Parts: sequence; C-alpha cells; structure tokens
Amino acid sequence: MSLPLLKNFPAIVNLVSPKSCQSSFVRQMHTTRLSSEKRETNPSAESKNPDDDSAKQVRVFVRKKRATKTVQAIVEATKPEILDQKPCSLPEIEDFAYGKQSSFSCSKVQPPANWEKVIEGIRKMRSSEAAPVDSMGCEKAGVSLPPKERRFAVLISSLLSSQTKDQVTHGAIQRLLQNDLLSAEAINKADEGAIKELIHPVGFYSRKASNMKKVAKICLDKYDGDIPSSLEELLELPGIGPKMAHLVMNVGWNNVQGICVDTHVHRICNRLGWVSRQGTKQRTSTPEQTRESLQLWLPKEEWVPINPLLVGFGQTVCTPLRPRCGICKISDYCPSAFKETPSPSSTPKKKRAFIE
DNA sequence: GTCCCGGGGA
DNA sequence: TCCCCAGGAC
Repeated sequence: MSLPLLKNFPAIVNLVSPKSCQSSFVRQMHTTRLSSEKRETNPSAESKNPDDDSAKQVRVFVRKKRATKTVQAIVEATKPEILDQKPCSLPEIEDFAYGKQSSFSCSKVQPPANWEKVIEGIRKMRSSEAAPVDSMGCEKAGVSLPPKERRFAVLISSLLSSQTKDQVTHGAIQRLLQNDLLSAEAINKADEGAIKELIHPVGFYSRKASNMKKVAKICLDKYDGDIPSSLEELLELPGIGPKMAHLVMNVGWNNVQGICVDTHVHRICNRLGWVSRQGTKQRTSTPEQTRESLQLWLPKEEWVPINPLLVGFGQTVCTPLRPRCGICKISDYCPSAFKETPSPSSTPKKKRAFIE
C-alpha cells in the first residue's frame, strides 16, 4: 500500500536530533525509528517495503501513547490524519519537527464560518476603545536588559502578573529592579520577607514571594541562572501554569509553542462557538481544552495576536457578566449574542454564562 | 471543588 | 455590604 503522509515520516525524524529536541513526542519518534532500523539490518526482519515499515512505526507510536500531557493533544490531532492516510504539508511537519509548531493542522477540523470577519470586527472595536491590556504587559519587562536577564525578568513578570493589574505588576518589577533583585542569584540570596514587601500589593504576594525564591533556586541550579527553554520545564516551576508557560515561551524565547489562553480567550471562544470538546459539540470546560481545540484550526500567524485582541475585547465589550451585545459589531456572527441573562436579579441562584 | 489577596463594581 | 474576578496549587 502507498501512504502519502508516511513518506514524510522518516524526513521528520531525520530533521530532528533527540538531544536538541524539546518534545518527547519527537524523541519517541526517533527512538522508534532507530529500533526499526536495527530490525531492518536483521535478516529476519519481516518487511522490505519502507512505506509499510513507516506505517508500522507510526501505528506503534500512536498506540503506545507515550506522549507527555502537553503533547497528548498532538498525538490526538495527528492520529486521524496518519491513520486515514491523509497528507499533511511538509513545511508544517518540518515546523513541528523543529519545535516551531506544536501541532499539525488537521484537515478534518474546519475553521468556523466567518471567523475572519469576526476577528476583523473585533480589531475595529478594539482600535476605537482603549482597554487595560493595551497599557502594559510582561513583554515590556526588562526590554533594556541583556538577553538572559531579560528572560528572567519576563519569567518573574509573568509570575507576578496573574490576577494583578498590569500597572501594579509593572510597579513591583520596577521596585525589584531598583533593589537589584531581578536576577536568579539575587533573589536566591534575598530574604523572602523583603521580597514580599517589595512586590506588595501584587495579588497573592505572599505565595508569589515564596514561589519566586523557589523559581530562582531552580533557575540557578538547573539552568545556570537562565530560565527553562521548553514548555515542559517551565511547567515544572511553581506558580507557572499553562497560560504563563506559553506566554513565557512566546515573549521570553520568541518561540510560539501554543496559544496563550486565559479566562477571556476561553470565555469568548466558547461564546463564539469556536471551540468544542473533542469529538463533541459541547463547549470546553477548561482553558487547556480551549487551547487544544483552537489550535486545531486557527492559523499559526494568529496564535500570538489572538490573546491581546480577545483579552481587550473581553475587558471592554464581551465581559463575563452582562456582555455589551448592544454595542458589539459582531453580534450578527455570535451564536450567544443577547442570550445572556438580562440581569442577575432575575436569576439570583446561579450565574448562567450563556444559553446554548 | 477551595484557597490565596485585594481592587472594584452592584 | 457583599461578591465577583483572576491563574495556579492542591
């Protein structure tokens, strides 16, 4: 049998050396290939057809499901393509193999209707009304610093910025900088109480001061004072979850591994009907599910801009409670428009985000 | 699910 | 006055 996609499989593996690769998915592919090559030199090897062999490798790989939690989605997204023998484009696979891209686009997932008009409409609304997200962000952290220090500043800024106004985060970063407390060495040596005072009134400052000490020690011990350069390693840091890990990869390393999904992106994508739980039409229940679902169809060039776009839109128009559908220019395209409970007093028991 | 912490809106 | 909000840990 002839399998168009599987011809590319050895190419992927050849592009990537397991040492340099951050993804255990690709490392596993590599291992699978090596063990199959050994079998090929063995006279008792059952197959001489390279396509058959590739097919077997991929099937074995998919069946093993050795992927870590962060690449689980890739396996799931890739599986129907491989097993149905549908070709992917080679550039996309190469991007994946090099780690520039964390999934293939799956040809079975059709983008939602009118998504480009929706994005364009939101851009227009956003340009006419300033939103808090526009003022400051962690991407501004330490712009004047050398690369390693800048990356560390980005990491700390992300750590501090959750549940905190950007101005407050920025102030805390400035105070840390003025006190020479924005490097792994300095924070590792510093007194936790002093850090606590400096970062106050950042939200959850007490927990964050403790996390900063732990993160600084890990960065010093394992990364020579730099920050981890892969998603998996960033996620091991205390206080860094999926949202911040993607942000740090984008801003710190300029390496887009995935969409940075926060509560605004999560809420708005569901209101628009842009995402769904795998194999269903139900809305997603966590930002992680939203990220995986959105990445299946949203073109890569939108992965970074989608976050500030929807966060600003969510702060000013598509608010969690009482979204302002009356002034929203894309309500014609929104299946949830005007379906929100009109006032909280009419349904005092539970908040209903929207009606299906 | 609950907690963390404080700002801010109803 | 109450209670909602936000990202992560557990």
